[in-house]
Amino acid sequence: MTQRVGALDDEYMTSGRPLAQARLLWEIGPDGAEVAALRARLGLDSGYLSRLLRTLEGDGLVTVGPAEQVGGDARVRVATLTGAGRAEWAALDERSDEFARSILAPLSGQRRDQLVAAMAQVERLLIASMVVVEPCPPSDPRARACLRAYARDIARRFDDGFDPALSNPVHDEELIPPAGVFLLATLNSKPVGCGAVKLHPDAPAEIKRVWVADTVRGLGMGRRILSDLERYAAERGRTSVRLDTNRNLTEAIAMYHSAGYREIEPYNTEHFAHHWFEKQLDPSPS
Amino acid sequence: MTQRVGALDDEYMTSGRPLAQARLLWEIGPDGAEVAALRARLGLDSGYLSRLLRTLEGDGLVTVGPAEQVGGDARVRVATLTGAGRAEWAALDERSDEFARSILAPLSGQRRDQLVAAMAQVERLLIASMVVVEPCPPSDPRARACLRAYARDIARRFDDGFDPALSNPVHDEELIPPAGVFLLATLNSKPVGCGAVKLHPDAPAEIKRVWVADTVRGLGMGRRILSDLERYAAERGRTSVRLDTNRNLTEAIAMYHSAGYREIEPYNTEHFAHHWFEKQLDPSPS
DNA sequence: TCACTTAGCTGACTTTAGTCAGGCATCCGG
DNA sequence: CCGGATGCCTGACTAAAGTCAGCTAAGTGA
Repeated sequence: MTQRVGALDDEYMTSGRPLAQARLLWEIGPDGAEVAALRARLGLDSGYLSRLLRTLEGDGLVTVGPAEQVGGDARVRVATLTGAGRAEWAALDERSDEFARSILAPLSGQRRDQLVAAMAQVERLLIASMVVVEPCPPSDPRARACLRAYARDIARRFDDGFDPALSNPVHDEELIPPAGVFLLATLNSKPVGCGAVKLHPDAPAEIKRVWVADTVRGLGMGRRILSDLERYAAERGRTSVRLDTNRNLTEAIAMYHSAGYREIEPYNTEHFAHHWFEKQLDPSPS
Repeated sequence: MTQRVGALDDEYMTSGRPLAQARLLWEIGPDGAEVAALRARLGLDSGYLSRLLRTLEGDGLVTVGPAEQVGGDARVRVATLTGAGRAEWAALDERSDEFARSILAPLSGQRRDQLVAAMAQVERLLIASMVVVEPCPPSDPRARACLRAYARDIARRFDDGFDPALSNPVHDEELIPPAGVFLLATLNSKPVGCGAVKLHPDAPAEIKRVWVADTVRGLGMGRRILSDLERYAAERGRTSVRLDTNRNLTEAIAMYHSAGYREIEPYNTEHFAHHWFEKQLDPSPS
């Protein structure tokens, strides 16, 4: 059972140590962590965190020293567990396992599997609901990372790879309002998906570059990005959108169908496209 | 959406009121609650709870008075919400709904249903894991309540009802160690199931009165009670158990089959029985 | 009836969690 | 190389959460 069922929640699993200290110890983890990262993850006041670290240091569980990295910011400090700290960390880990076991123990094998599966499902869906989709300049490093990942993915899936030089180009300025928009999907501010739409003056809006990271695939992110792009176009008075796609992207094609797109004649000469789709947009209520 | 997704958890949904006060207010609820019950449910110190109640009383949200019940213990006191208290309780309720909505909002209809279903499943299985099965004298009022419910249930399901006078009797003393045992299943100390086994001196042990309340049906409770009864018999050196059942109890029959019982010739003259089962027990490791 | 328990209460206390202001060293853009 | 921002720190403070001992009134069992 690798699935962690209960998080480090209640005081009764923190071995007499105050909850805040235990959480901090847990977050530092065997690999150590930068003080700033801890502050962000736990949402603590700078002064308070400093004091907590001094306490753990006083108990001999933690050492706080300058970052190893040469040429790095000499102000940032890194908290690391000592031997005793590692031992206590392991004890917390054990306790949380034990708690999970105590919940699973009274259940039969079948129910146990059901519970683990249902909790995993809940976790995935909660993750999906934590993803934020918002406009972002295509020049942003996170956007660039998405576009690189997009190119890598389709190169792997297209029959003869993907050569950007043969494909119709998309310029950054076409994806910046008011010409269009680039949407970035982030989970805890890490990029996990993207999509863009170009607003042509006298042609339907055109959707490009819809991509979703493996880690959040199957959670409806593609559909969400797509509908956000459609909404963007509709709010700016466009009455239809279209897009082209490659025959090997079968899930994408299925998604376009189920999202109300219908196949149309080619409207461009994109080298890598085999299917062209169009969708009529409901006028925006605004 | 009637399903409550998030509990009253974080401070950020308690409207400026300290967490402990908000939780207490929530637990009192529109119907009021006895002080002792609140103490048990929230796990609070008697003095601390008293003080919290005085605070809420001072804010005009709660009144604490003697129990209404005539002839009851004049020491127990009951906390009730005032009009203002009810309003604040409703606000908490609204906040928790709002929180649930904020989680569900980014999900598509389909994912939303999946999430609600998965959380309901988790909740049911966690409830199942909170059920405690333990020996109990058959004269205990909770045991009596189970046995009455058992008789009521089978009377409804047997073709010609159920008349205890026509059935082979089971006497209390046969279900008290060392002659046998009565197991009671409780959820938050409320009875939700039972089962018994008689240890005959020179015949296989005999399982009787296995019953599970509607509220926890479908969660494997019957199987758990059954296997606890088998274990009891095995630990006392019995090598097989048998039981009889009515043809209308189809789920029970299916459960006996899947638990390793095989049908045998009648071993008694029980008026309401149509099937007789036996199972060989593995010798107890102890 | 008398010792004993129980339900709730009060006062005095401690620990935990967190805020706020300010300080020092370092870094960064002009 | 200067002014302002940033990362981490300390000291002083507060509110919330919880503990402990002891009290009174009501119930209980012999």
